[in-house]
Amino acid sequence: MKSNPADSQRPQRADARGNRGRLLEAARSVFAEEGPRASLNKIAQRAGVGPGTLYRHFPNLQALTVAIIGDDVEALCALGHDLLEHPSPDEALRTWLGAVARHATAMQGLVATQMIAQPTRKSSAALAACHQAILAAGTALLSRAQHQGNAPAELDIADLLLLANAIAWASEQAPTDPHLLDRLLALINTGVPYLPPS
Amino acid sequence: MKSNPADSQRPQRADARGNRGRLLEAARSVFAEEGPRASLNKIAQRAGVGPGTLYRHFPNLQALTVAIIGDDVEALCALGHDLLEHPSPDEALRTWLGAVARHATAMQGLVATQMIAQPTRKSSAALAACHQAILAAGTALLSRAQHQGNAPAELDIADLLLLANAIAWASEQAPTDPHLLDRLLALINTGVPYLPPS
DNA sequence: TCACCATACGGAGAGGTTCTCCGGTTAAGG
DNA sequence: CCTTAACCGGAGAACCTCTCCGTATGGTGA
Repeated sequence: MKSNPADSQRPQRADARGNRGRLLEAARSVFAEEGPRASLNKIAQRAGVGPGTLYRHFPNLQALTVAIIGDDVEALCALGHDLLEHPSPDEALRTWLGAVARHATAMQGLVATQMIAQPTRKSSAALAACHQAILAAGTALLSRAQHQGNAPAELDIADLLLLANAIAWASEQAPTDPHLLDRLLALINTGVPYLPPS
Repeated sequence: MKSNPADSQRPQRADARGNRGRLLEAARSVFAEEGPRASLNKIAQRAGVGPGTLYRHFPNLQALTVAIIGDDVEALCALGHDLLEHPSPDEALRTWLGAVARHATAMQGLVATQMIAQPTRKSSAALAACHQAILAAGTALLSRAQHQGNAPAELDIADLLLLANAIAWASEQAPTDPHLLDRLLALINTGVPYLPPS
């Protein structure tokens, strides 16, 4: 996530830069209100530009989402890096997964959906970059927990991230229950089993 | 799920009954192919009826989905009932949750989405009935596990079901990995922590 | 200062979707 | 057979995503 290659694609004219900013702001508010069901048309309208302008700046929903959460992803990677210094490698991994889940609890499930979505023909390279960055940070934490902690060798960071995003998504389906995510996090931390699995 | 109240709403004329059946069959195949993104128009087309006919039989996506999975839900409840005789209450609950998750892994995530969706203004009463039925079966299993097994008292069946559906949904996002659901199930069974949580 | 032109804008519109409405058709019962 | 309530189907309204292209304008060299 450093020296963003997308910088070279930033608009050069002042009006374009302004529109880009206004689109991002509008997108943030519309997504917060309506989640993944939000209409991109509405975002353009709220930003005071035509649909064509929106689609030139952000060719699809993925690109727009990534542009919004880019900073958060960077922060998550930084947190992961810091946690490599944590005295307990296991605790560090758990803390980071919790942070990932909490981050994915935004915009009514849109973020979790995007973070889990596997790359398709039309998905932007920026989304893939996000995935890569998160994956790299997680891999570092997991590998430390496996070598210096108690994490079993067969644990897969992709599975853990999927799980974190899944519970984030699920907890967004019942937005009226503010403690749901914490309970689900606790559930996967203690495990359902309270009895060794057969 | 016994003496379905929806029976009284079944079409009375033979042609209507035939169309209903053909619509369900078409829906099953289209959903299997395209998942939640499937067009209801396409279902009507494949069933050889007009859109109006589809929407009269099933006023929305929820109603159609529920009609398709109704039998499965019934089977799940029956399984839950049988598992009440299982020698290990804890194992019974775990087995049943696995079955719920496996059931929700159908039609490319559509089922999991519907099972988690909380009732809205437009969602059908049939969907609520499904939720109730599953909840009742789960409550019986959990309460037995709490009284005669080792399940902690603060465990909530709604949370467990949410978790089961969440991992089902997540595993459907990567349909190329057939063992993903099993790995995620194992993950929530053993718990992430391999260390007691702080 | 001005003229030029690459850059960016915006809206019309193509092609999709969900869902409704209503005139015509047909199955079931007297 | 005849009536009528039940049912059908398609036109169409109101959305959606995304593209295309003529027009406007900000930045720049003269």
